[in-house]
Amino acid sequence: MKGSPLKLYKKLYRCFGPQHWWPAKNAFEVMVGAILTQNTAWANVEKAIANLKKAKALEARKLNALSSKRLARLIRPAGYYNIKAARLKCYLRFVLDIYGGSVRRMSIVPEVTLRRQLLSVKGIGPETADSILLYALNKPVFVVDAYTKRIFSRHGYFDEGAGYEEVQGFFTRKLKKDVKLFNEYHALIVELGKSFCRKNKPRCSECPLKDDK
DNA sequence: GACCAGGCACATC
DNA sequence: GATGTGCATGGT
Repeated sequence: MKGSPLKLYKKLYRCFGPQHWWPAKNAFEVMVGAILTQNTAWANVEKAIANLKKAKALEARKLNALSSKRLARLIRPAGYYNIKAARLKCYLRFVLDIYGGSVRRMSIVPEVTLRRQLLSVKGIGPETADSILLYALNKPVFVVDAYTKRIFSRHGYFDEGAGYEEVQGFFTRKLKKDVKLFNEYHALIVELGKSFCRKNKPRCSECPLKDDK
């Protein structure tokens, strides 16, 4: 018998403790980080964010005022810098055009509406959209990433090829819609993944979820 | 030197 | 609808 998502959460929390996500100073920084961390180690994102801070450009209008070339140069350590510069530009245009760059105005929009809007921005997929909703805007949305799929499919909770919404549904169906819970849960999954579930280095013998439940 | 990381869009079948 | 590929740096 497999453990419920809540039991698994408690087990992870006991094992790793609070993760204090998202490691950023404010909501806008979370949004930028969410785009920069796409398929990229967080340590590299930190360097890119430090560059933006140093350039005093970590604010919607200032960031948007940078040329694509200069922006790409600043975020270079995060990898995929040309693509990510373009994605940031698209996102900034969205935030400035629709919300005048106001995080507060964004946060009062119903999450379903906002999610649809975010997904319509080029470069914002489901994980990035949900990360922004949860970690920047405090909406109770469960974030699914590669680790989530890998870990829980390896443990037999769903098929390895399961789609994003399917995996998300597995967690949201059985958990209380709670921002703090979703925040901590996803962060714990990432921590577990980094420690025990790398792509080609299965260390499942030591994995805390080994005996399920 | 190979492999991997807190994805996504686009082409092709 | 599923599957493959390009995008790129920096740590292990």
